[in-house]
Amino acid sequence: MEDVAQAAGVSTATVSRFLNSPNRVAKETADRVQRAIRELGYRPNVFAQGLMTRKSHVIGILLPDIHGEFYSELLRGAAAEARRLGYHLLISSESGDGPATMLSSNVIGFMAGLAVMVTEPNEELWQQIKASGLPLVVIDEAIHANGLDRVLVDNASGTREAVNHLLASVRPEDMYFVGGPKGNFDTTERAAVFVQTIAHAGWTPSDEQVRYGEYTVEWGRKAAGALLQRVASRPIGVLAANDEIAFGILQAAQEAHVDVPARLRLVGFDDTRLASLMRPQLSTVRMPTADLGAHAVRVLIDRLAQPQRAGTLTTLPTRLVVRGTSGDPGTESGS
Amino acid sequence: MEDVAQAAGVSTATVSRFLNSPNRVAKETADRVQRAIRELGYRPNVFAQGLMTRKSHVIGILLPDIHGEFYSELLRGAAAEARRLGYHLLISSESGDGPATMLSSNVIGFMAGLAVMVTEPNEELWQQIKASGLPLVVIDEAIHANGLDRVLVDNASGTREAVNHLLASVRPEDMYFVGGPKGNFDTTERAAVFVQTIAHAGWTPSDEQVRYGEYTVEWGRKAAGALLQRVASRPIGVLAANDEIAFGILQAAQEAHVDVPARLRLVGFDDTRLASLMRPQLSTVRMPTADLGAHAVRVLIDRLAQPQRAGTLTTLPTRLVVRGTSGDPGTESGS
DNA sequence: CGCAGAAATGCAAGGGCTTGCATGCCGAGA
DNA sequence: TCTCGGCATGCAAGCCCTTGCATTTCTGCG
Repeated sequence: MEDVAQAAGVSTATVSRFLNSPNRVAKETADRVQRAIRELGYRPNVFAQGLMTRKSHVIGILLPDIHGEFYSELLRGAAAEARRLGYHLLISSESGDGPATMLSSNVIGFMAGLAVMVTEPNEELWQQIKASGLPLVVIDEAIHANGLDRVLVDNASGTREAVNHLLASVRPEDMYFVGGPKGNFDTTERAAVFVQTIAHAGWTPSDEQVRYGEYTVEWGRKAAGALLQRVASRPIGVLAANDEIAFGILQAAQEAHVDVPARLRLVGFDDTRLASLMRPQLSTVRMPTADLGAHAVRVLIDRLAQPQRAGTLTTLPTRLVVRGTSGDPGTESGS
Repeated sequence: MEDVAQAAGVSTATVSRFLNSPNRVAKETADRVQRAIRELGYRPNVFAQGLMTRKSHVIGILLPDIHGEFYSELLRGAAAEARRLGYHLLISSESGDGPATMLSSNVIGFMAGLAVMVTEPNEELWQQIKASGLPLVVIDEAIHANGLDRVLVDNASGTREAVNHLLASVRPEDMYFVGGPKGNFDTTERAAVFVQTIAHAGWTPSDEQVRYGEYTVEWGRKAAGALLQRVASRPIGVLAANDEIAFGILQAAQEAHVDVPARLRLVGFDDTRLASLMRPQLSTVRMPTADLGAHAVRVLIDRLAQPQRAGTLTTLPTRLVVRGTSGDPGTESGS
């Protein structure tokens, strides 16, 4: 920097000002500095900058996992938005590390803030996160504290839409929900709305009608075993808590020669690529996955500038995408 | 830090030494410092540290995209390995940014090194990368320079294996290769070995037998259109340049009621999750995707410690995984 | 032509840490 | 008892910037 200053015939202060508030330096001087910088290939030292300003353009993102359609899409949305706003992402996932290697390491010192998503409620991890003292935004989970910014997905709207859609051709007593892990935030919300919507249609779902497992194809196949036995003269309706599960159910049904959608009407959740890859294509509730990541980042960055606004709650809409597995709307013959 | 020093009754120099070379401080003193640190919740300031040492435990990873099975798996492998070695990953993708926002931004100042993968040969980007002056490792691409560390996948072994496997039940003149983008490194390598292996079997493939397109399901479907017309009394063999393409081909075949594997024998590439999801399950060449990421990170970190060793070339093996689409080995009836 | 106020720039003090060198202490060998 | 090497520790410089304050230069107006 000193060299640049010298080359431009100014002091380092002016160079610094040129970099940080160009309007505070005379145009003519600015040009000289500009040129000197270019010619010398000068790059300010981020460490020194950070040391002075206590700021950085790096934000951390902590996810349960990096892998899989959902997280990678989330990450993509987050990365794109961060980049757009001049920030960069430092990633960390729960799995593979002990819960939070990132948090206990010094890198958190680089971060201006942290976007967090953890699937399982994990008090210890959560304590660590809070202890970091970093500005936080929480993605799609139950945690709830004063002044905490959160970004959620409106599970209710999509679930309700899906259930009602199914109810158009399936009796309430023939409806099933195949969930992910019991206790998981999304599964819990979706199950609740499922039950509530069925109840609204005049039927109280039995425990049989709401099942919990995992977010996997395997669980879908397994759950399908029980379900397929219920298929009789009347078609059954199944809402899966994600597309993976739905895919497992579809495969199992096809292997058992149970026609989908004629005898089993299926709706998934998330609208991952898998949904349009399978045949028939999966009706599913679209999650604004990339938006979720993007929003989280946006809120976080906004919070860095405006700490006093903390406590925001953003809810992103979901909506049903009707495709082949829930019955061609034109062919539906009522219940 | 000063507070810690005071609390422990030592100088800041001792605290620093305790942190960086614990063996240079008396055990008894160490304990006091340790306690003081814990009680005060002291965390060294990374900026100040970086300013002094010119080091950081952050490495950048630049990928063509974050999305999709392949990249997210690569990223996962890289992140896990980085974490294991006490490093953290700063991500950036070509798509969504202008080519290299990351490179032109100051964050590169945080990074100790950079792992790079770019699909399309892109001279301008590559210049920028080199200009960063960062230690580099190149993942799976053609770029080739003196003293550059590279991590590659041994396309040849897997391709050869796959082609020979298909040749066991398909005549060389009935073999087809459906590639990704012409010019893409992997596609080029695989196509070359495909041609070579067929040639070795005594037949020179026509241009018809080697086609280029994209790494997408859609391209697979489209390519299948032409292919399916070739299916006659004898089965044809198809090697797709990735599983996506293979999936498209399989779907198109099924829709056209061309039995797979009886009349079309199909092998994909990458062994993504998609491969075992489809029915019949896809025979495919397994890529050590996560390993690729992990290795890149390992080499890079090794290089930080041992710059003089630069110029390494690591080749990770691929191998054929035989599943349903290439004919049940037990059922194969020769050509 | 002189002066006040604004604009442009320079000066220098840190920001929190690491590390070469100096100091003080100890035990061991003479 | 004296000297000397080695260990543990302290001192203070310096890493490269930013920024409040001081200084200089310029502008416009009386």
